[in-house]
Amino acid sequence: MSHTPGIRQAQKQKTRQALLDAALGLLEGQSLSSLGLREVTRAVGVAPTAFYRHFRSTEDLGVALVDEALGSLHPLMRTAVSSADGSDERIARAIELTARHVDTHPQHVRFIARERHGGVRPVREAIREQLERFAAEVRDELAGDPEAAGWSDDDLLMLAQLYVDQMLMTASLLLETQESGATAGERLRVVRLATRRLRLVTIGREHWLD
Amino acid sequence: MSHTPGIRQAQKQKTRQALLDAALGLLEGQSLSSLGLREVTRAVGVAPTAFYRHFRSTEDLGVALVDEALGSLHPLMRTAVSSADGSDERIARAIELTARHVDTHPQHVRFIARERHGGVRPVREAIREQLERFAAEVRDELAGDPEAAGWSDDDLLMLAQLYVDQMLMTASLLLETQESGATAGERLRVVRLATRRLRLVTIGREHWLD
DNA sequence: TGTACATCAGTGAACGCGCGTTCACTGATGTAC
DNA sequence: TGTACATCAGTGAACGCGCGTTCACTGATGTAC
Repeated sequence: MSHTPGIRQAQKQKTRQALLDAALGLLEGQSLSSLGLREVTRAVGVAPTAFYRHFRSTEDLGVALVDEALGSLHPLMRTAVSSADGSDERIARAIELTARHVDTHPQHVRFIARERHGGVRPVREAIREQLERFAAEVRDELAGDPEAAGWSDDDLLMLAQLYVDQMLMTASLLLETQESGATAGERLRVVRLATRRLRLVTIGREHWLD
Repeated sequence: MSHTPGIRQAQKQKTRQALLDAALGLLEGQSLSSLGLREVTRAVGVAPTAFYRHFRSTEDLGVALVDEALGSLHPLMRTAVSSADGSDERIARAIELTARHVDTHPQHVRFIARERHGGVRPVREAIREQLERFAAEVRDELAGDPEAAGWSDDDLLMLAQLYVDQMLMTASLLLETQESGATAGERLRVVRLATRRLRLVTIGREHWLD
């Protein structure tokens, strides 16, 4: 082969991933704009200078985290939106999927919610770009639905963005709920609220062309 | 009088306000969790130690900024929501009011959008508390409307939160638009999108009890 | 009104500390023959 | 297969710097009489 995928490359990837994981953990309690390079390497157990073999700065690492975090969100978007378009049961299913994602990837959800409007421009822009791609995909999915007959492309995109935003907001609310040690009752309240929000959007959708 | 409001108090307030203003300016390009005490005092032109006469930490200053920023948002909420409940013209008026607020208080909008999910817990919680108060007020306002007949209190609160969130999201989008030097066309696109989002919510509202 | 004392917002020197970045290095892995 | 050389991920010492916090202080403002 021309470039080896050998032991060296594998070890390098492993260290890189360890840096990403450590950073994600440290970002539970602070923003990316205050994350220090030495904090991250200390958490991994490598010398500070090793950081530069993988990233040029913590900003750079943040952009890599966007890809990782939104990569895990991508399949959720696709499956949840195809569930969310109709009846109450389908809405409930979409929210259940979201809740499960929050349970399995809490750090990803927090990172995206926090840095979407955070203090590091390249990261904000990477998140915006990817969420736009998501919304465009959701629009295309919605366009295949019989309910979409008569809708303009712009209106479908608007609806898609509304779904994506609602999903993120719900995920973020569920995250706060679970990590502030809320009771099952409070959690149920958040779920029921999100359900009714989606229901209202769905009703608006059904009468959009009236 | 028992406690003097004299020259000393006035000067102290002036310095305190200068610290808040300087911090708000510095927060255009970073998050509160990375804001340094010395940065702020340097920007004001006082000794670092003077900071402690007013705040115990930058976190503490952040909480004070929440009151200031949401204080300026409060009247907007009240006037915009009473505009947003009905026809297309009223929706347009609400968005115009929001756009004007973004023009007059861009730093407040950015601060709230950024720190709502930011890395400093006491600040996040202060924002959440105040937004909940806002939503409760909006609900009470909505409850007086004839359209609210037959709505449960919970459903009205859900709608109120949706309006508050939409308003914040629109404000944040408009802010990004204007500071990334977007063209008038791009700005118009954001306004038209926000309009249609609110319209869809309104349509959902009209058919909620069907 | 004048005087003597109390308060307290802001000062400036000093501290120990962790930061990001540089540099020449080491030694395991990869390559050429 | 064996050998000689190249690559390069990770090291560790060193740097200058700005940070948050402490402390005793100053001098204008406030208070009591």
